[in-house]
Amino acid sequence: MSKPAASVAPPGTAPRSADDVLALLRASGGRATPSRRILLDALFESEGHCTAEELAAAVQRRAPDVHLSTIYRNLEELQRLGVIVHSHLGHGPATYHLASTAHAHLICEECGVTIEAPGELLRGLAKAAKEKLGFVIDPYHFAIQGRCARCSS
Amino acid sequence: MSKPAASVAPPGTAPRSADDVLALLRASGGRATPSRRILLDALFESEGHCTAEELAAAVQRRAPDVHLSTIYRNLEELQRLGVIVHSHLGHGPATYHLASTAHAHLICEECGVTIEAPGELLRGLAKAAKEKLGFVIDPYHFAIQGRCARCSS
DNA sequence: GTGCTTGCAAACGTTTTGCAGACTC
DNA sequence: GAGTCTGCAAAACGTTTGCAAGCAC
Repeated sequence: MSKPAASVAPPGTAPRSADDVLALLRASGGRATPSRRILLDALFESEGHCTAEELAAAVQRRAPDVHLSTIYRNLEELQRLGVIVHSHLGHGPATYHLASTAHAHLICEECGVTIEAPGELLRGLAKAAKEKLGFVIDPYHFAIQGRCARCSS
Repeated sequence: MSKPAASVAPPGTAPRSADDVLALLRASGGRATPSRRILLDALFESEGHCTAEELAAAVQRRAPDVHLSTIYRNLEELQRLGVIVHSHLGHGPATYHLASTAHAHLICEECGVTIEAPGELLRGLAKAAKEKLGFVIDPYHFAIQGRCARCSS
């Protein structure tokens, strides 16, 4: 089971740049290292949906010696701080993105296309689960599977 | 991407016993072997939610030499025939059960409890996804994550 | 100088695969 | 006898961990 984040950025405090996050990191007793700065740059520049491997490749373009395990360790630390989240879009590797851009996904099991779910789509489900079962759904962590319009016809 | 099943049992034709499935298997050019019969017995006797490892243990109680890789190969074949499905309840191994008993799951990310989702809970989401996006959701393959009543309070 | 962070190598757990022999039909 | 299925060993995959050296503060 995932441990609750040690500290989650309160709403309205979302860091807007790599420097913001490095400051946050230092404030929590961590160090601002080159590999962290470059990873953060990659995250802020990306469109989201990056796998650890893709982020490693992006970082290694600028600093070839940064090891994949360092990427994983830093991604974990950034999650602990609430700066980023990861999602499972199906089989295969997890994808990481800034927490501020989190959104639900629909994945076609046939062609693999990823559709960003409009917020309203999940709202009804979230409400019903909360009222009937007291269950608070987290629609971001795992994608919703199915068949897209093209594949289901 | 998962290949479409070569042949899915049409509604109303769901096999009711290991023998039914072995007949189906033979009809599609396969063989009725001891390891397959025992695996099917285990599936029909189980409550569902069995991992490959658990099924292997159940089979090996009766036939100690059946290898885990044989279990995986047979589970794959049974999925191709539409007899069973697998679900991902979160991190960790997939679980397998008869297709006829498929149902959606809610998983608590904190305590790990598994709740079987009432059918009506998903119906609204399925309808909205179909109408707005043409997307046919498959709520069985991946569980819906969140926090149960106890952990979210 | 304290102690957090890194590179490396090796392990992890789940699942898949290549192969030669054994079995079903 | 043709062709499917099996056990075994080994690999694949994404991810985590132990360790000693290196760096930020």
